Amino acid sequence: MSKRPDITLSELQIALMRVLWRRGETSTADVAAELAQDRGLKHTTIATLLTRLEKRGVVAQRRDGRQLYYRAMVEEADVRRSMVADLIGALFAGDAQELVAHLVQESEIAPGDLAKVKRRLARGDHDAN
Amino acid sequence: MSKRPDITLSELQIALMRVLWRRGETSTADVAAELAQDRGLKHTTIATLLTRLEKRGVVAQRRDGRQLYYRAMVEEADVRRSMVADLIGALFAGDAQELVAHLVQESEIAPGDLAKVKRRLARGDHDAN
DNA sequence: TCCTTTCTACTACAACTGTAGTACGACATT
DNA sequence: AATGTCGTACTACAGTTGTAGTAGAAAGGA
Repeated sequence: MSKRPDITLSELQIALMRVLWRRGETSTADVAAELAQDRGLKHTTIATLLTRLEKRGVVAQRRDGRQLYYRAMVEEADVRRSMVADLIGALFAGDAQELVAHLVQESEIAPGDLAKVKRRLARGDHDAN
Repeated sequence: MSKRPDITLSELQIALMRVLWRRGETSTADVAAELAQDRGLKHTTIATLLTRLEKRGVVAQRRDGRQLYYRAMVEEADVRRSMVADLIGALFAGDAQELVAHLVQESEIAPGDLAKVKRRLARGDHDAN
């Protein structure tokens, strides 16, 4: 029951995945449309990226006629988990509290927001406050 | 006055840097000794890595006789800043609070620890509590 | 049916990374 | 002085990533 896959993706790969996470199964063309828009990438580039992710098992493809549809095979939470863990391991001696301290010190987050996040989670409210 | 350089390093590169951050100027041999120990890397490998980092300007080298001494040209805080920012941008829609929420949800940190971190920082106490 | 558009498959290629071997010069040791 | 040792410089090579071109099949239009 191997849950918790260890996935590390590049920024661009994550951008691809975000489209799939948001829209579910999506055609190459539709993914390309969004990404080409934002980043000026050619659709062949997107196709290549998707093929590679498929080869890695990160996404799965389904063919319908001559078109390919992709869907994510890993959840966003899994990617977050492993990438955050890697970062904490590499840069914060494995101590998550250090990361939080860093966020506050670097003003990425206000001290008061810690309590806010805590309250929000306590309420089981997963949306932004 | 270009502060805040944007540095992204691989796990291994960070491991190299950690040695330099901890010890200050260090000879290739000494860096290699630590890393070869932990990771079974040959000293030529370490030398190559250091040369590359030097080429990138991340470290500087000083020669003494036939030996090279390296020292970090970026601070750990800078690397943390840019890498954490990249991660938040790529995976948490740029919202640091989301990252903290993630840490709590994934039990990387206990809700009560948020307050602890906060108090610690309020006291200006930068050591672990 | 013939031309055009649309997709996918395959190929390419440079940069960066992990990993190390080899060559060569300087030092130390007999 | 001869030799072994150490350290750096240079070369190598495979895997990943970003980026895209080209070829060829298929589908759609005229």
